[in-house]
Amino acid sequence: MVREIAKAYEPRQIEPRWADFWVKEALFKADVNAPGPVFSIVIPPPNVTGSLHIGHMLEHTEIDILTRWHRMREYNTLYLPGTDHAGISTQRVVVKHLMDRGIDYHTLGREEFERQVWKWKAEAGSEITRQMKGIGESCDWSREKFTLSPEMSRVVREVFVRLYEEGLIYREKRLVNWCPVCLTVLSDLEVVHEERQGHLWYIKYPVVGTKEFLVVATTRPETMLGDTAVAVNPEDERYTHLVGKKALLPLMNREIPILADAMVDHEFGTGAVKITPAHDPNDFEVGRRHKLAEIDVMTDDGKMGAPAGAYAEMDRFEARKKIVEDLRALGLLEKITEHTNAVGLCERSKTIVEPRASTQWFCKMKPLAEPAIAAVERGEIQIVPDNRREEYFNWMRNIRDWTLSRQLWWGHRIPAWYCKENKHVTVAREKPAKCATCGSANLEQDPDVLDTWFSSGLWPFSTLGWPEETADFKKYYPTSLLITGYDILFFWVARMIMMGIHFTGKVPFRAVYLHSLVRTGSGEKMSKSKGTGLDPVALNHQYGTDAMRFCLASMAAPGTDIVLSEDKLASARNFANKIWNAARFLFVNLDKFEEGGAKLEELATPEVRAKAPYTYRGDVPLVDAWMFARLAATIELMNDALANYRFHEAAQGAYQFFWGDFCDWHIEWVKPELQSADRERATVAWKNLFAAFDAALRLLHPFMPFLTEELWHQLPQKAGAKSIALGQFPEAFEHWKNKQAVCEVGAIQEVVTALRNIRAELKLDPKKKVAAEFSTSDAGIGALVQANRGAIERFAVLTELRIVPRQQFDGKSGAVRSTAKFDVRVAYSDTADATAERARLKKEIEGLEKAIASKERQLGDETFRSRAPEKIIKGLEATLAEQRIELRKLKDRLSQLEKNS
RNA sequence: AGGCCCGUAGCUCAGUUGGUUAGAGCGCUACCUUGACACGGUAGAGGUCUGGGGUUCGAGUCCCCACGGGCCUACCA
Repeated sequence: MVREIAKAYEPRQIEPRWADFWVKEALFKADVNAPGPVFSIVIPPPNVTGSLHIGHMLEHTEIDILTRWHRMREYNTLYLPGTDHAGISTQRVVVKHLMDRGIDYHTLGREEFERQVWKWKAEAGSEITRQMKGIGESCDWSREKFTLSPEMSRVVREVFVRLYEEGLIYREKRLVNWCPVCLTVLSDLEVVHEERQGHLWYIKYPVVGTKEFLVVATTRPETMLGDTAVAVNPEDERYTHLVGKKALLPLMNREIPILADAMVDHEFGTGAVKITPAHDPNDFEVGRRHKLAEIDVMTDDGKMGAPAGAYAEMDRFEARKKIVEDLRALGLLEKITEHTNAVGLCERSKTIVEPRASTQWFCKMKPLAEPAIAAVERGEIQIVPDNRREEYFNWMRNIRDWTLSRQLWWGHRIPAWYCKENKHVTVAREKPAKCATCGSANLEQDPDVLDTWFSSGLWPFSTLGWPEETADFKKYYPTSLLITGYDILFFWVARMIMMGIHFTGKVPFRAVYLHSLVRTGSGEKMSKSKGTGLDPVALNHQYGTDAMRFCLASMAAPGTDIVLSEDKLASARNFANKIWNAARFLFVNLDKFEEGGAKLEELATPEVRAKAPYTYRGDVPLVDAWMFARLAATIELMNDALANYRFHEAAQGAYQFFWGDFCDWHIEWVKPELQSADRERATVAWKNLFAAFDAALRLLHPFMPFLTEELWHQLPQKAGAKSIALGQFPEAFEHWKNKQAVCEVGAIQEVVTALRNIRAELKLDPKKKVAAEFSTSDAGIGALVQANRGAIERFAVLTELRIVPRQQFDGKSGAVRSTAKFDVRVAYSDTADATAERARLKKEIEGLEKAIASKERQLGDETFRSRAPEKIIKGLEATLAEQRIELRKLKDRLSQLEKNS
């Protein structure tokens, strides 16, 4: 049978086929009744309106690698997918979309707007999940969830009501962060701080009944319109005589008290502070202590409001300029100094956030945080890399209450109703018939929705059916692992831990792996909005999804950000191509072999492969034994690396094995065997080769699912076996391990490399066969080389490798390479470049002499001998002995060359 | 202000408890279109680990200081 296999790997030909196949066959549907230990993982739900960016690509690659790896090791595996309703971003997207069509969303009204968003979701909201399928994520799509589905909403209401009943959720007027563009309050975490060069304006407040002025310094002069006091430190003697008097607030001509409060720092500014309780967190506290009025001088959209008097309707920054001008005109501006301070920006709109006093819903965090801290302290949740633990503790120990409400239409509406008569609050799971306090039937639901992260915080258990004790919940909760970016450690991870423990009594996951961020060449975080992102979908198309996955994995060292470039992708694609061509080699040559009557079904069925390695005349051929030993070592390395989230190590191990061992040495070595006239010899070679290849495919599958699936289907498989993904991850069998074979092949590789090195030095035509001599004082190596002479002759392109006794080894002519254990020589009559050879020898001698000297010094040191472990000393001594032999040979050689010239 | 991380070959990065001449990929040099693969093969050059001090028999690895870069947390008006 002649197999068709393309000359180069063409991912576009095969990826869509397998992506469809995996979904259609529902291959990754979890079964609660399946045996085996459980591995469950929930996806960090991406924004439903979003599309796959490079950060997702990394995150999802890591999740899928671990998922597939566990599944292949026969865990009962669940990878639960889903999306997030992403309140603010989604609302912004749809608002803009409507605006593009000339529609102001306000005019639609709340219900119609929500309908529009659901419509938008139905049209555009499956983009990301479609892309996830395209990159081969092995999710259980039958369990896909959406944070705003009726099912999830029920859980959100349940949690809200319980927290309210426990007194952990409350509604209060407090100082909050207001975004004048998004028109909503934000939590502290949604405010990003940026150092900016600003000013300190020193303003003179006349003291009533005196000719004195009290000078205050401020960074935001426009807030003075809302001042209701001036404060000084009670211990500040400069001002004690003024405490109790009144100041006349300039521009407003309002008399405000001068009071003493310990919060004031006499070092800063003038030591006197204007107090604006409605616009500054500190001032708010002072205001509460002294029962001051809270005057909000702004409007929701960042303009000055009616209480700002003459400045009403001005933009807040225009008002600032105008106020400064007016103060200067009145002679009340003492001075202006440069001042850098960290301004708070809205994470999404990047506008300056306005601190305002406002009535909102809050969640008390301290009682929730304590058990969450303890769980991590006790190691019930492992945080990887562990230096993030400190960040977690630090934040959790200083946690502040969480502003839950958002002035949006898209999200989980707060389940609180107010009676119109008395404004009593009724919090309930479903719309109540009457006010819980006064019985009024005239109820209105709170218009606000909950912070999106509130529903995300419930994700690990809400998706598994909580509060019901469903089969899924019982089987898959707590989940095994969470993989997400460290940038949302507080936003999301910490909150899930708190909510999970509080409501289920168990941690939501056993471990958190915080992956790196992907950066651009210039070190910035890749961002679509800045146009600095690489588009993974386009790159997958160009290089292949397997290449992308492998590339990201091979760079994903814990705790290190990734700088991705097309160079690296190309290198990963080359690897995919290498695998493809190794397969091509197998099948093309098998066609020839089959002409002699053999069949793939006799050489490579699963049953045949399972019994490898095969022997020839009683022994496993050396290179085959070596191959399986290398396989076993690689499997152990990969298992260990993946168990510790060291994706890069696992990927590099697979790379080194497949390319460096399997292709460069094993395939090359057995080429003649495969077509040997000795059918038995050939059959053994083929069987071992296929068994190793099959194991290699399974080893690579978690990283490169498409390519390996495609090639796996070309090998005979068990009846009914649908996918390599459901096959077994290779096992490092004890009988595969073989130290001796590893040593022996290593020695032969050294001999071959030495001979090739000579050839390159002599600039011999790669096809020109030459004669060579080999000599050793080690009988073991002598026998080994003798037994594998054919292979060496082929690898080094020799007419003949003569093995000669040491006394007869001609070190005087031709080109020589020596190690401590052996010498090789290529007879070569033309004048070699003796100058270059001498330079090379000198350099090597120099290096060796340095190494020898440092070892002699160490070994001669009595303190070293008494304190260093025996193993180290023995090792040093052995190496030293070898290096001395090598040095002597090099020196002999050099002096001969010098004599000849 | 507090905390964390990084500085290793031209580039991007590995280097697990301190231990024998510090590794990889890309790039570079030379030779080679050989029947799996030029998205390839073979051989090779290239770093003393930012600088300084210390601990130790021994430091890229631990400690201190400096310089350079990045990140997080924080209500100094």
